Amino acid sequence: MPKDFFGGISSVFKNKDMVQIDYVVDEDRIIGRDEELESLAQSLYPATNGSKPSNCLVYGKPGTGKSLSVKFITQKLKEKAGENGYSVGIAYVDCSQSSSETDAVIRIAKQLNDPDLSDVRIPDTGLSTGQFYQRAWKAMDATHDISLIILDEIDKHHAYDDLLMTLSRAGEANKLTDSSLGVIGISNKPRFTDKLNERTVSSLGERRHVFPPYTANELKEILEARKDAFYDGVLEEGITARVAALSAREYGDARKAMDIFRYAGEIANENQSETVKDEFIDEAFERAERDEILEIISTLPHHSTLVIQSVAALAADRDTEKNPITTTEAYNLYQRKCSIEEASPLSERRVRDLLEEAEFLEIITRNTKAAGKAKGSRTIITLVDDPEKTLEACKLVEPND
DNA sequence: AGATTTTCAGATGAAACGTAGGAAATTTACACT
DNA sequence: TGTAAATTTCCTACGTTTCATCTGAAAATCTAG
Repeated sequence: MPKDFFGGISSVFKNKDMVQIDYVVDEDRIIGRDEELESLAQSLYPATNGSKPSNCLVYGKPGTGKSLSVKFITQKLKEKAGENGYSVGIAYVDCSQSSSETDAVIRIAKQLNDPDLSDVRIPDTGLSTGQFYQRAWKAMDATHDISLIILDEIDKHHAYDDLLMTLSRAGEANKLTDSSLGVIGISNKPRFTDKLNERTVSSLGERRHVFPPYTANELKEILEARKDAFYDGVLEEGITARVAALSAREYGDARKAMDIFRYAGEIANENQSETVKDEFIDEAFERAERDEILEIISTLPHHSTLVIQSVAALAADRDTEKNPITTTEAYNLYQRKCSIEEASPLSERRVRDLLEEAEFLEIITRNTKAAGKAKGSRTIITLVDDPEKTLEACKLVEPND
């Protein structure tokens, strides 16, 4: 009789996809964001009649449903406009994933372009930024009546100023002839606009939408709505409440709540437990924290992770208060790591740039100071997150390590 | 006692030098005509 | 031919601690009456 490999494996999950953050539970219901959805709808409303919608800026801490709400409302808008005979194109760009202005424009253009309608080709590279903009305008004009551009995590973009400036002025400057354009910027940082120049702010920040953190009750409701991911009865009493309370304590982050929820289930499976027990939650919480770092690091090029790994390794086995990490040290360790994997290391200058970028992404903090007579000046580096967790996250990105 | 010298702490100033970070050059990778 | 982005090469200016010098006042010593 053949062995049944899968028979002995049990799972508490009935449908694990439901506890992924981007799973849409109920198309017509986003918990606790009614006001925000309404105010967004108001800003975008003109688009349903083929007019130009207001540009929007959406603020809120991570995991407060910004992206979900914006995606949801723009989708509804598209349907509604469609009923009225207007074509709405939606481009969604996660700015933390695209490094340059050109890259962002390319992504936008590709999403809004329909080669059959516009006769425009959008190559991956090889054109000047200006030419890409030209093609983007042309594609929008030809393909849609209204183009909506969603710029998620806009504050994480290096060239957001130029990007926003150009996009927000596209309408004014007659770049678009047959269509109009709405920009929706999503940011984690309320003070983000401080860094923009005034004209951009005034043309972009027509409407501001602030998403407050979820309350513990709302989080609980969100989790309850996804209980069907698990089999009946595997969730022990009060699990959702505990997870919700734990996440509400820090910023009311629904994404994190969901991650904890899912990990609790995974840990139950690993322990071959029939039910999701209260005691799994703490470890699930740890894993969720690690995930936050992992998510940032996973988008980085290989050498960046090596550099961060070096910093984390140094931070892990010493008292950084008394003995701070310097760039030179980190670079030396990085070089050694390179020689182990027989890769040619980047120049020190370049590594300094990578560290600068890591600072921008809030993985590390840097502080330059002169070390004294005959000792020159140096930058001391501190990890934002726990070294062990950072290290763990780095290792997950580089499985061959 | 009053004048002069010594002492010493604290103020002031310059020196020392590795490296941070700007600028330019080079490389890489692709598109267009 | 063109451009953007990544990386390297080159180079200067920065900053802070340390070392040395300066300052001023108190303590110590000297001196003439």
